[in-house]
Amino acid sequence: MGHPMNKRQLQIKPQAFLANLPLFSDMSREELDRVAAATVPIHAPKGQAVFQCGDTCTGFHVVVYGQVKLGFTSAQGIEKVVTIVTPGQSFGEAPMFLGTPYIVFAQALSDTMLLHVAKHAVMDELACDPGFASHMLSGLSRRVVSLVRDVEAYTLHSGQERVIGYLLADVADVIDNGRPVEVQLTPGKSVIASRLNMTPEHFSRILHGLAADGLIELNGRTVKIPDLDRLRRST
Amino acid sequence: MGHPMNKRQLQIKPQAFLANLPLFSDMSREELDRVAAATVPIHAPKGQAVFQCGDTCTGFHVVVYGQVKLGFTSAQGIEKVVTIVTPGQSFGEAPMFLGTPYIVFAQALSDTMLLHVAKHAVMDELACDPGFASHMLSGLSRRVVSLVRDVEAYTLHSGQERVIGYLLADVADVIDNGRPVEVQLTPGKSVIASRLNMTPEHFSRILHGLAADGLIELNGRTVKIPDLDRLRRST
DNA sequence: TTCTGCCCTTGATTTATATCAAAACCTGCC
DNA sequence: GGCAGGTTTTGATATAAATCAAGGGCAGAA
Repeated sequence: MGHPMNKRQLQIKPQAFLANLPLFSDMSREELDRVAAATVPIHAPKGQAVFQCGDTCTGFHVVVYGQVKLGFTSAQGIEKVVTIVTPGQSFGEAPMFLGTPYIVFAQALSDTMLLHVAKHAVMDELACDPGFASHMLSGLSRRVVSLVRDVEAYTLHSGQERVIGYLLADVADVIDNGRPVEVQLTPGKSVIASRLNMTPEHFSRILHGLAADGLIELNGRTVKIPDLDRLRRST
Repeated sequence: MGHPMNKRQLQIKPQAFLANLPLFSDMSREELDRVAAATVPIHAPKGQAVFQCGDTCTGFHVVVYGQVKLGFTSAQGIEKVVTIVTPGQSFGEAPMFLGTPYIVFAQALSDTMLLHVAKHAVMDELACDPGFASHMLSGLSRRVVSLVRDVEAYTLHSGQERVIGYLLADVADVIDNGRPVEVQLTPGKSVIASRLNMTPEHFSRILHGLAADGLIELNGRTVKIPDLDRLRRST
């Protein structure tokens, strides 16, 4: 499932991709060129670390294709996934602005293409483009809101509710006219279980419990939701 | 325990307080005046709601004195404290920048003085002062980092570890030369228990367990830490 | 001082979720 | 096809923390 077309395009012009991101969407041609000049594409095969916890941060990353997990490792070596970053999303802005080392690690979950935008370029544009600053503030604000929502889920919702929430979030944008919807559990149930702060065993049991209640149908890594509204109402 | 002096000062010049915040510290006199003109002091007696979840956001708040809890209420009426905001800190920037309603409520935990800075003033300065934008980006970045740390604590640390972490965070800035340190558990153990995502009963048991191990000494709402390093090493 | 209400503590019990262990299942590869 | 590698499921058991239910203690009111 590679994306050779995207790949080739990018090797020619990262600008093309950057220009389509909300973050850079209303930059002038010259500005975009300056940013692109400080941008370097990074190809990370499945399993490769993008950075380690504690590394110094020299810019931020944008996902072109593939997906990246951000997480931490406990003293006992247990790994907890904080976020799964998907195409069009970025990460690492906070440590970049603070000039602090990364507090999480980043690892490619599948064959992934990233863009790395150097800190100095961001700072330079920030100093002369208030519109860009606004976009950055929006991006960071969205991150804050989504983290607060995560805290809410971890502390106020049961395992089953978090699983349902995950499924619903995944199909939040699809137009369901009562039609069945499908969710792909890529890349692996264990990663999603960790993201939802539970063991793979528990996640499996919850999924099968929902299937037993007829709320979902399981088939390997794909989940079919026969009736979205019923799932929404089920909590 | 009121602060009539601060109160009087503020009624004359909110600028004086704003000017001392890192956020506004390198603004020019004129800029500061413009911001101050859009700033209104708010006095919230203990228990008063500053805003409700779902309210529209018209600016952000800064705590002058007192403290404010931010949290959510579950469908079953259970309340979870996300943060306790203390003097010099601000809150509500994220919904302000996004133009979305609040996703948490805010309530004064004690007699509290706040400043409310109107959104339009922030946006206006942002558009002409890149330095101000930088400060805002730093503030939001710090919020992101601290939320990620919270997620880490909730998911990777035991109840006891979270309690110790709270005590240590509270004394992070004091210079301990092997001297005993005191932490004040204001405003109430139940609020802190909720902040740490546990029941008051569990919090009480952990505290008394630590006391039994000689790591802390309990006396009402004050905790004495005889040996900071020992507590640090205890996990 | 005694009362009254509110925290906080203590104890007994339950529950959600983790842990441990093993079997079943894919999935690509020889 | 059949095998080796992971991943997922299933089952039995353990455990951290919640819940339920009384008590205690302290602060302010009268």
